[in-house]
Formats: sequence, C-alpha cells, structure tokens
Amino acid sequence: MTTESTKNPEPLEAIAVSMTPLQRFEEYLQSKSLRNTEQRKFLIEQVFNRHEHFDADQLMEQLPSKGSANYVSRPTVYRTLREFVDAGLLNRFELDGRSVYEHDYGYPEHDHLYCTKCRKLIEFTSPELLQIRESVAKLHRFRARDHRFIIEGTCDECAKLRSKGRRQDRV
Amino acid sequence: MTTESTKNPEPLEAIAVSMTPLQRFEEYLQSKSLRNTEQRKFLIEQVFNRHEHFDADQLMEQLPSKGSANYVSRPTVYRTLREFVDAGLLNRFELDGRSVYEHDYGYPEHDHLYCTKCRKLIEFTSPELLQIRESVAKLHRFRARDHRFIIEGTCDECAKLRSKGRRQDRV
DNA sequence: ATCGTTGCAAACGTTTTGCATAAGG
DNA sequence: CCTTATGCAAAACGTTTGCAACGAT
Repeated sequence: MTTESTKNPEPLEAIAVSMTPLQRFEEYLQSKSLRNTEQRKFLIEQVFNRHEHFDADQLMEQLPSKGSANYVSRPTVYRTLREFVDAGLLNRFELDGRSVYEHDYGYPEHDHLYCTKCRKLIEFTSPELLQIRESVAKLHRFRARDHRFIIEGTCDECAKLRSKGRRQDRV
Repeated sequence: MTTESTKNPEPLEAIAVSMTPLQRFEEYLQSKSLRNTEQRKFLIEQVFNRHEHFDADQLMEQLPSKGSANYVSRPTVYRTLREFVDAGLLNRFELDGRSVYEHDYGYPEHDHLYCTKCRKLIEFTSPELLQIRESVAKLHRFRARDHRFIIEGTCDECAKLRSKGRRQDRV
C-alpha cells in the first residue's frame, strides 16, 4: 500500500471536546482524591495557552520567577506535568535525551518530522501508519498500546539555508 | 532490555558485508587520523560478539573490572560508543531516558516493538513504513535522513502472565 | 483534623568534561 | 616527537526524592 496522505502541510486542527482541559483535570483529580491547588490550576492555564511542544525547562522559563506571585517550583512543575500525562491532557515523548510534551486532550493523533538543524517539530497524520502498526503487532502477537514515529532530517527552510551555515546534522 | 525474538517471527539475519567491523573501523580511523588503540580494538570485539541491544551500563558490566587487563574506563566506553556510531558500526536510539545501541553495520534496517512489561525489544521490518516516510517527507518538503518507529505495548509472553503479575504498564 | 501538596535542598542516574599522563603514528 | 587517547575526578544535565511546613477538603 502506498501512502498518499492527501492533506497539504497545514497545522493540525484541534478537535471538538466536551470539557475544557481544566474541567477534565478536575474530574481526574476527584476520581483520584487529589487536590486542586493553585499551582495546578495555574499550570493548566499556562500549558494550554501555549504552543504545542515544550519541555520542562521551556515551561519554567515562561512562569513567574522566584519572588513573584504564582511562582511554581521546579519539582512541582515536574510532578504536575506527570499528572497531566496521567490525566490524558498531555502526551510525553523523548527527544535528544529530555522529555517533550504536547497537547493530547482535544488534539488529533499524529506523528512528527524532526529537523535536526533547527530542532523544529512538524506534525503529520498517517492512517496507513496505524495499519502497519496493527499488522506488525498481529504478526508478533503483540498488544500494541502506543507508538512513537519520528522522522529525522532537514526541513525545507533549513535545506534552503544550507549552503553557507554549517551546523550539526545528526542527533 | 533483552533481545529475544520469540519463536515464531524469526530473528533478522545478518547481511553479507565485505569487511569485518574491525576492518571497517580501522578504515574510519585512518580517514579521520584517529588511533587504533587497544581499548578500541577490545571494545569492537566485545560489542560485536554480543547481543544486539545494549546500553553503556550493560556493556561496562561485561568488561573486565578495574584491576584487570583490558580494563576500559567509563568515559572511554562512552567516547568509543560515540565513535562506533559515527563510523556507522552501531545505531543509537533512546529508550526510557538512556541511549541504547545495536549493530548497524552488516545488519538490515528494522524497527522495534518494545514490551513495557519485560523491557524486551523485538525487531521487525516493514517496507511499507519506508514508503510512508517518503511520501510524508515529500508532502512536507522534508529531507528525511533517518527515523525511529517504536511500537510500545505488551509482548505475548507477558500478556499470558498478566492475570496475576502486577507491574508497570506504561513508560 | 486529615492527608495530599509544596518548596527546599539534596540526591539521583546517565553522560560529559578538564586535565595530567600514557601511548599510537 | 607530536598529537590523540586514556583514566581519574568532578561536573553537567535533566529529573526525582525526603522532609518539614503548608493548605485543601
């Protein structure tokens, strides 16, 4: 089977959901008898008003610093990101040795192209990929639960700038 | 992570190559004006007499310890593994936050099923996957150079033991 | 009044680095 | 000889943990 994903390279659209991330998280907290603290509410807001891909450091950078109101400590950021993943709000994967997060709730399944020059992540969808996953799993009697498919290379912009600028090519 | 391909889908066969890994590495060293030291020769031997998937720690464990002949220090192991990757002898990917290596030279391209219960890596090949990679890359004007496709889930053996055994399910 | 949560500091596991010494070419 | 490589110790890196104080229910 060949692969003509017919869509053009446009950003993926958010899909309709019945609850806001905060509502969904509150439900999750209740179901686990966890508490809805100021920090968690604030972080939900920060994370869902933001770009799709980020790591813990990038999130920390956009937060109020140590003296300010709404300051959240680094351990709490890590702990809360993990909860967001558990709650199904965020998706986590590893890139260059650190954890990268993206919206999961209200966002369609997709995979990534990763430009090793500018470190940009480009999303794409491929229904055929899921078919491969299913048939491979079946062949090996494997219960597939998730997958990570990252295509590494050079994006169009970086390829155009390539003639002069010399940088690292491989991860 | 162990590397037992299960009984049914047969393990991938090594493909014919004209040079031994050592020969190829020596060529690489010469081309870069690097030196063919005892440690590097010994590590080539250790790595290519071994299972496919391993991390730096697992390699260290099988090496002679500090007093012995042929002792290789941890920094040298890391430095040398990187060279093996540069030389095209090994392939590196990330799993659970650390680097995992496998034979690249003389070994067919493949991807992995990863059992999150027993941490086993199972190899598979899929020509269709490369077609997807190509068409997605083309669609996004992306120069694809490599990819990582890891399907996570539960292997057959672990699924059979599942009724009583309790362990972590997700990475 | 519980009991989960926070911030702090300190630890963690993996990988890398600076530097003096050793050794390949 | 000249340079690269090694081992050591220590640092770096991203992340996690123990704990006392705090705060939500």
